[in-house]
Amino acid sequence: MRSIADLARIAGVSVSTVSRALTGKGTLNEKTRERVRALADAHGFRLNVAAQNLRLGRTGAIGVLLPLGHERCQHLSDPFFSAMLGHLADELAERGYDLLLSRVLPKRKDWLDDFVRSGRTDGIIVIGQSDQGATLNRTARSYRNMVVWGAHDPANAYITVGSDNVAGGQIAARHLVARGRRRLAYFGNIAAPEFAAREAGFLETLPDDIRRDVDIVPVHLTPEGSYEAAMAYFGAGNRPDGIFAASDIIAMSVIGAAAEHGIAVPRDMSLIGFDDVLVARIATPPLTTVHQDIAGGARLLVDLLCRRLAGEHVASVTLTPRLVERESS
Amino acid sequence: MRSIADLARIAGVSVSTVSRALTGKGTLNEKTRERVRALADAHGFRLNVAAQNLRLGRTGAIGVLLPLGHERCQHLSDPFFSAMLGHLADELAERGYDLLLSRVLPKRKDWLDDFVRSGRTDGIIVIGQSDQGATLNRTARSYRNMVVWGAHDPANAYITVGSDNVAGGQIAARHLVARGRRRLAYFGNIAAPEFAAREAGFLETLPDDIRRDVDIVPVHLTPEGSYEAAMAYFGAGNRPDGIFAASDIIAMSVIGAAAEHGIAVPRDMSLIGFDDVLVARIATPPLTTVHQDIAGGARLLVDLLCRRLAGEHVASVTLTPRLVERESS
DNA sequence: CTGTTAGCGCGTTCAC
DNA sequence: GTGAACGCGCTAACAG
Repeated sequence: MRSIADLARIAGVSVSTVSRALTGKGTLNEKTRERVRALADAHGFRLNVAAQNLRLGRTGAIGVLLPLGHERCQHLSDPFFSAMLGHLADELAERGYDLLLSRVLPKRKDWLDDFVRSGRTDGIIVIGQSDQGATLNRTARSYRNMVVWGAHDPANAYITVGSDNVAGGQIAARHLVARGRRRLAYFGNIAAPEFAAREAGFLETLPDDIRRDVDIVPVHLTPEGSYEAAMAYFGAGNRPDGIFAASDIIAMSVIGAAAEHGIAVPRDMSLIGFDDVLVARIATPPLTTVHQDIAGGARLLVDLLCRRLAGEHVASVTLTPRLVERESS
Repeated sequence: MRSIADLARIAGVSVSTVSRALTGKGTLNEKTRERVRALADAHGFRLNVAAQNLRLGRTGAIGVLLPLGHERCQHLSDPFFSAMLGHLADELAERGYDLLLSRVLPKRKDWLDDFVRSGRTDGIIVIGQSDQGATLNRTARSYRNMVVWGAHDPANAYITVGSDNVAGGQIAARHLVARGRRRLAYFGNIAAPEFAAREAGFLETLPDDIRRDVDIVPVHLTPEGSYEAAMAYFGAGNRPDGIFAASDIIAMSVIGAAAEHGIAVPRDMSLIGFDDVLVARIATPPLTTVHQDIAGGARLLVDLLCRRLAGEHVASVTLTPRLVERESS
């Protein structure tokens, strides 16, 4: 009982009748439809989705790609990515799409074209531009069914959904200054445009005298990497009274490293993170952070992609981040 | 330039020659092979994977299913799941498989059979048995290509890879007792067999006089849920001097709630978690925890599944957890 | 070494 | 209302 033909034989009808009965399409006598369906149930038969899709010229799947351009390790265990992935899975499932997950190490310049042309999915969602803007643009010129999570840039040929990272950086700057902090530091990765924007917004908002002395500390985005960077930073005798960490994970690492050096948060030092992932709430102390609407972003990504698939013309969307005050500042 | 036939026409050869040139299979003149390949490159042509797979009687994808039986919210943002998923993505990619991600709310009894019979994947990996043991067994009786992450039970018809949770619970009990703690509590969910086993191992190892007074605190596995449970527990005046939390996320919530009640970890109370996810290392204080080998587990899951696909007979594997001492105990 | 042909499992026009 | 035939894009015999 592998194919529609087997069931047709058993039911004593033609394959097209079985097809009509099981898909519900076309016109068919209600009784034969019921009979065929009952027979299918009894034999545990279901239409083969792959063949169905081949015939319909679609795949029924959307690819979710995580380019690991600037960071090689463990991207997926980053709470931001996994939260985004969870919401994408829900949204896509709701629209009847499968989610094809692919972590890609962009060693080959053509990784995106390769993926697209292999025809495995009807469309793709790229989470994070990483340092792959050029590749994304190249593909976008000949391929429409793509949406990217990340900062909007009018020069890009592709559609994005993402937070206003510059505004996020501004929020962080205003908050630390309002707390009376003056010796500040920024912990972040600068290879990715999102992080560069957070830094830019942060710096441009600070008063000149404060900005002049800001420490810029480049870190890896992994817990280990950021912890080590923070340990080295404090170990060198640096004692800022306010830190803007470009992600909540970095912020948590900073708390840990600070504690090792006898620096109490928020008493000696105010700390503000970015993302507002779930663990930010259960950190000790709970993190003040710049909130990104991950669920809303996921919904928008899927929505925009589906509308592109339907031939609509859609534009990029920028989400406004907001301050969430907890106890680390 | 959609199909192999178009390219064949341009190259002035037959479709099978193009197929042989591009797949590398079969025997072909080196020069024509090169010529066809160059032409394909020039036109940006790639074989359609879906059609290829249909012809080969495979899909080239493995389904990774997350049954959300006992917990509805945000399973994927649980660091354990996302770490597992990341490793599975790597392992499957290495073997040339796509990863089809599916979160499923098992409202229908037949969700697993439905998925299997839709023929979307060549095999499936189920992460966590949740409370779906009966469904898994039913499917396993007629479907071989399935491997499950979770506790082994000889009564099951399906193959599992999972940690020895009883042993993990024993480790936690011995550790807290060795620290001189006597008023103990267990925070965990008991609907899933994994958690029930951790509790059982924990209780059975404690001396009688300690076990008699252990508090069993049922919690949800989300950060919010576990935080609230811990707040209520401490708010009711409970003051244990040692806690075994069934996951690191629960443990972190406990630290936060304890701090709110003036309880310092580890001074007033020793705390031990479970999983050893990355955030355990950057928690404040860093968590003592029972380590599960997630990367090794993922590798085994994929390995066992591939061997089943190849027709081999393979058996379940149980991984031995181990204590990782940090500063929360 | 290369071309012809017959499907993989299904949907959909056409007849009847 | 139902069946026969064709094709989605590809691979694998079988010929030549």
